[in-house]
Amino acid sequence: MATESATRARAPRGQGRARLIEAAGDLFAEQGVSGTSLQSIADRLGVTKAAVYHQFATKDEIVMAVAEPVITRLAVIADSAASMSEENARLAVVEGLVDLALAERGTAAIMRRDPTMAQLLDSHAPYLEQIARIDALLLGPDPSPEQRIALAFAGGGIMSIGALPVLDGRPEDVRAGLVAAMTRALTPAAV
Amino acid sequence: MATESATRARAPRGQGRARLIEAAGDLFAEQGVSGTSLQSIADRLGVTKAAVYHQFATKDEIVMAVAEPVITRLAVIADSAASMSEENARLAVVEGLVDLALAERGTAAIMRRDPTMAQLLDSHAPYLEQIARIDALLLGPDPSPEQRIALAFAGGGIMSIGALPVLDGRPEDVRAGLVAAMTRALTPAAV
DNA sequence: GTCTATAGGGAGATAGAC
DNA sequence: GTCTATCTCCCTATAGAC
Repeated sequence: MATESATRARAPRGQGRARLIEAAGDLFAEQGVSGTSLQSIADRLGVTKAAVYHQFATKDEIVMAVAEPVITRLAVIADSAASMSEENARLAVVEGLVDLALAERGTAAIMRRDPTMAQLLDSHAPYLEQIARIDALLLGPDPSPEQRIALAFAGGGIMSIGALPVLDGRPEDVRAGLVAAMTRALTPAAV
Repeated sequence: MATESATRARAPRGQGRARLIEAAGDLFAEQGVSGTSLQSIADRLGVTKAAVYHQFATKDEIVMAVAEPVITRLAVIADSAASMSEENARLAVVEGLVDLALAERGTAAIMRRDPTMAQLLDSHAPYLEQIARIDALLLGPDPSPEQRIALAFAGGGIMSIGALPVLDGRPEDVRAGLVAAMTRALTPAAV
């Protein structure tokens, strides 16, 4: 990745890898990680398994590569909200998560849904770290048990919507509806 | 199941089957359906694969047997709410779903989460029917787009909580917190 | 109702040519 | 960077004895 010979490459650097990650993510979303073979990923790309193994040493590496962009977006959300007031931060995080769930529909959903993916992420410090930051921003200081319960509920809800066929309606309406629903869920009557 | 010979059975009728369903459900929740082999189910029961095949002809049959109790509970929820006023019905359904999600933690979660399970249920009329009834009860007549979006969000949230480690706190507090959070999520500001 | 044994296929992964 | 070929293992499922 550092030095590349000056020969023109038919497939520009990293493009094959990016295509592979995209195809794998789609298949993971459709069939789950365990239900997706390297052969089926290769088939979708029109290459052989060996070509896949040229880019990734193991299947787990592919799984983590699929998850990585989402983890990065989580970090961006937390970063940009870190300097806000508590109230503004919460709204910004909710909006960020909704946008993330809508943009990375499939991937965001399987990260919370797929057992294999979840098991890998459970021992992946960068992911746990960002989740902890997001949770802290949504809960604020000294959260009540009710707030923690509401967060568990809302977190599952937002990350699951990508698994649904498609929400009808104008995108901006869907976004606004989700932001409103999640905000309501996270706001106990008595604060 | 109809006529059984009068000989006393060491393992009462259906007990082996019930144990198998329970073990399978636990493993499905931990590793996903695709990630769970019949061998691992047999191992957990301390028997061989062939013994498993004596009770179920295919793996899909086991998957459906695991899902069946949840579908039955969905039907019970919808039945008991059918004769209520619109307002009472909605609360009853929310409470029923929360109780279901808490009681059948693992199973309820994988029915919405696991890709293999979801694919099987997608062509299983009894499941689709009960989901449609539940949705109709929660939405009421002439639902707005906002309400539909909120339902998609809330449905994913409630069915996902079983996948979390465990919600701390007294069970009745957890239940009340979830009922409240889901009710808030489902109740648009402007109705 | 449980066992041993095995068929038949697909999985992840590796070696080495081009 | 892609290929063919192959290894080893595990999968679902079946056959038939006890």
